[in-house]
Amino acid sequence: MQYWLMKSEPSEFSYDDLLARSGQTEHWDGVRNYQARNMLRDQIQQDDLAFFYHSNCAEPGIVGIMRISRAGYPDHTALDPLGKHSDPACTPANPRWYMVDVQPVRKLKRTISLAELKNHPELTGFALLQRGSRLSILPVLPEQWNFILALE
DNA sequence: GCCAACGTTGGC
DNA sequence: GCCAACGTTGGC
Repeated sequence: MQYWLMKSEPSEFSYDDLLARSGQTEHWDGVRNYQARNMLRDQIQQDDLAFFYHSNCAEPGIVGIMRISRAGYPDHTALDPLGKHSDPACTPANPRWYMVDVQPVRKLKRTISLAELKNHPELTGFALLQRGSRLSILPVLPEQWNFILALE
């Protein structure tokens, strides 16, 4: 069992949007960064858990938990020439980009904000807090996962 | 391979 | 909107 943090701008896709579609298959698609792609393709396993993080908004922070319901497979949105995640270099034989499926587990009782996370020395090694970190998918160590949940 | 120009992310 | 910190592109 591994833990992850996955970012989304709530104006694009929020945790409530995920809840509204619970019961349906939700693709975590559109990731177009090679480091994040490698995690989606090679590391993230079915039944891993992930924090849902709201980025680029009034109060950036962790808002919920999701479960990976399907491990990495080709992101077909790259093949749609009219979609905003289109990549002309992709073919079915050479997918280049990958996605996973996710389903909501639960919303946190409150948002655990980025500002709050920064206050805890226990989290100085947390990938989210590293200088210049912009990855939209980050690993979370078990002790970091448990520490953050204990803040709730 | 170098590197300048450009694009993106995301906090503030 | 600003801007730091990356990542990508493409000429050479």
